Amino acid sequence: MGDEKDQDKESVVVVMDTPERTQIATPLSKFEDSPVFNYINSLSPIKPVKSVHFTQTFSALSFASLPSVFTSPHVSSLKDSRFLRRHQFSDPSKPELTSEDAKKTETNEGNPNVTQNPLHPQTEFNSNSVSETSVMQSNRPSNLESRKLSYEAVSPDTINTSKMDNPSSSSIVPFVNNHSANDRIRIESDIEGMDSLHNKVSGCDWDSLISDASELLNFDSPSDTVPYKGSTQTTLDQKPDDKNDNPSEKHEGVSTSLNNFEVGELADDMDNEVGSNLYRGMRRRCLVFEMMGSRRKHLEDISNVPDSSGPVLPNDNSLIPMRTGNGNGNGNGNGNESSRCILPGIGLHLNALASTLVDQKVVKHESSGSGGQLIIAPPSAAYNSIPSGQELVTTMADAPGLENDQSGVVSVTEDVSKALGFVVNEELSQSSPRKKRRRMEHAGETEACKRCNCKKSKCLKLYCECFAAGVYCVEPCSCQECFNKPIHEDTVLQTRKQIESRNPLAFAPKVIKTSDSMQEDESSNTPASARHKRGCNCKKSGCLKKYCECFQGGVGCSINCRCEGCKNTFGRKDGSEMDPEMNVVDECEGNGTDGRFQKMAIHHEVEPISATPPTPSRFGSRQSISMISSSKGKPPRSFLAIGSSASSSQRFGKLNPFKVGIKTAADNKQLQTVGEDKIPEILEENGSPISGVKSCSPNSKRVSPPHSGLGQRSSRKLILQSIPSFPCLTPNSKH
DNA sequence: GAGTTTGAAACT
DNA sequence: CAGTTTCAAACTC
Repeated sequence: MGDEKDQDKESVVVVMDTPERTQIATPLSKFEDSPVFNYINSLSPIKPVKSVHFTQTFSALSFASLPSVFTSPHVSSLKDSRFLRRHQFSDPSKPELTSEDAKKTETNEGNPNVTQNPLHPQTEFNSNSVSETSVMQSNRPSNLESRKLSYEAVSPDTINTSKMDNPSSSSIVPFVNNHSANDRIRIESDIEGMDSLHNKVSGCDWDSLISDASELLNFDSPSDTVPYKGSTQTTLDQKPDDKNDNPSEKHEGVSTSLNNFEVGELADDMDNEVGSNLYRGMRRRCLVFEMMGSRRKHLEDISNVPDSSGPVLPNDNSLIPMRTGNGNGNGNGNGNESSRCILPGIGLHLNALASTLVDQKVVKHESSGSGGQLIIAPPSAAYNSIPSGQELVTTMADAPGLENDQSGVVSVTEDVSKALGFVVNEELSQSSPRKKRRRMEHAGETEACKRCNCKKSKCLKLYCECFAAGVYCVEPCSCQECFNKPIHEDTVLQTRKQIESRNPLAFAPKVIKTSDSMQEDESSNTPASARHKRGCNCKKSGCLKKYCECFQGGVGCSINCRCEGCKNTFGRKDGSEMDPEMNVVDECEGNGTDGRFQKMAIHHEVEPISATPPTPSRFGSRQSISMISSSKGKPPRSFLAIGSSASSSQRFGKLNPFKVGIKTAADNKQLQTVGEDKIPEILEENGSPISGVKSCSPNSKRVSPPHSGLGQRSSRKLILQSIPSFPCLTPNSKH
């Protein structure tokens, strides 16, 4: 093992030397903590600032505290949490996993090299980081690098280069509790997602990205691909079945790669030799990740043929597709949605994350009832409370039910997470049946990706939800003369800077959960912990409609609010809080908006259920998610962009609790039962309306958060951090 | 889908 | 800081 690993490391090291490495490093945020990571960063002169393009969201660029690219400030903060979560996660996940899966997971843990989530570099990192931390530190660098590469590979460039098998997709699969059938499905979904991604990518500024990526791809893919295949063939135990039609060769490679990942891990444990091969494959796979997309295209055809059992697909989609796009197309609008979202977000950034998150949620539910459920809830919560995707990511990782894949995705999507949060929030926020339906129709678009309809702002003002959320506008957007696109990255960044200069918190999450509040909340259980940074100024809506940002964010009004006739069910400005649940019920009964809340409440209950096993129905998961984030549609925006970075730290704290809850709630049912308690906690942490609902104590809300208002509040120490994060973004813009 | 309402964002 | 305008989402029909 050691020898092979060492070799792998070396190879990885080489990669590191490549300028690309820097980019990769950023995604590694988790690793950042590790000395190795630092060392690598120091070594690499190159900073993949723009390379980050991957992420459509500028947040990633601008925010990336690290090398600009991936490094969303969140990531760094998340790192710790991730590790913790991962460790925790690993344990729970194993039990859930089948014997094979368990083996895989174990191997993964044991082998840092193996990147389970090639698709999502971050996730990979997360997984790796976890494994590494637990297992071997020495390997970290290599893993990281490989992961980075893989991540980059994901970029459109990789797609073009897609010569490699898509280990990434495969990797993703492994994480999830995979059955051969599932893997197939996943692959297919992935492929589809890739296609969509490609398309979207083409739309985006991918040219630059591609150039960068091509280098990376070339760089990584060649070595990786070859070894990988070999490993796959040898190792493919689980699912060689993936289809071996020639056309499917790629497909096979992908599926095999996926299998390999799992197998590889196992093999590592089992056999060093095999493991070594696998590792190589894994690393490369990661790199190949981009390739996945291209392959996926090819595979799509194939995959479609092989099958994709309906039910399974969702899971697959959830895993990766989400990000990339759709995963699958399974049809459901999900596929479309995801694709849409993904495409824009391909970059991985916010949009991608958002989509992925949503998908993940769904997937998780599908894949593992317990894990999925938990995960789902957290993300939504994260969105609500915190803009940063990190929380979501971390939560994802934490969720035991979630498999590495998901976690990986999450991690990757940290930036994306923001976007996801948006999406989720939107979905949730859409609570209004009509819009929800509409959006649902549009699909994941709205959910995964925010959509805007700007006509005069050019999507360069906060009027634009996409821009405000720190994400680039995507296909689904109906905006006119949109400048909020990767092509106009410079403009976007400049504009952001200007806006931030005016208002440093402009891109910060609108709804902030004070870490304090979290703690306080625990005792009080008040959703109040989360509040709108600025407060609302409603005069006619009574803070009972989404016009009210507080309401939209699912948080109660606070002292900061200047609203008139506040009737915010989540908490009135005067301090009298309605019982969130009660309010929800009332509203539901009375108002359409209430309907949202009803859904929310219902979803809470439902989500856990749906989460249970692998119900393919995303809607269930989405709804649940939406419920969580329902009110938060807008907040997510901030999350993605700035907030994510800034709030990440907060998210951490929150995440942890969430994780705990999730873990404890291993069973979806548990979640349900626990639901109120745990979920609320999560929500509270997240600031999700749900939490508010659950938590009755209005006082807590009013007390802790309100005054400071936003980031201003001291309680939101994390928030403050987040604020700085924004600046980071600006730097990126500089790049 | 068009039109209205609403309140945040932007501007003065 | 306050007032006004602009803007796009939310909402209604």
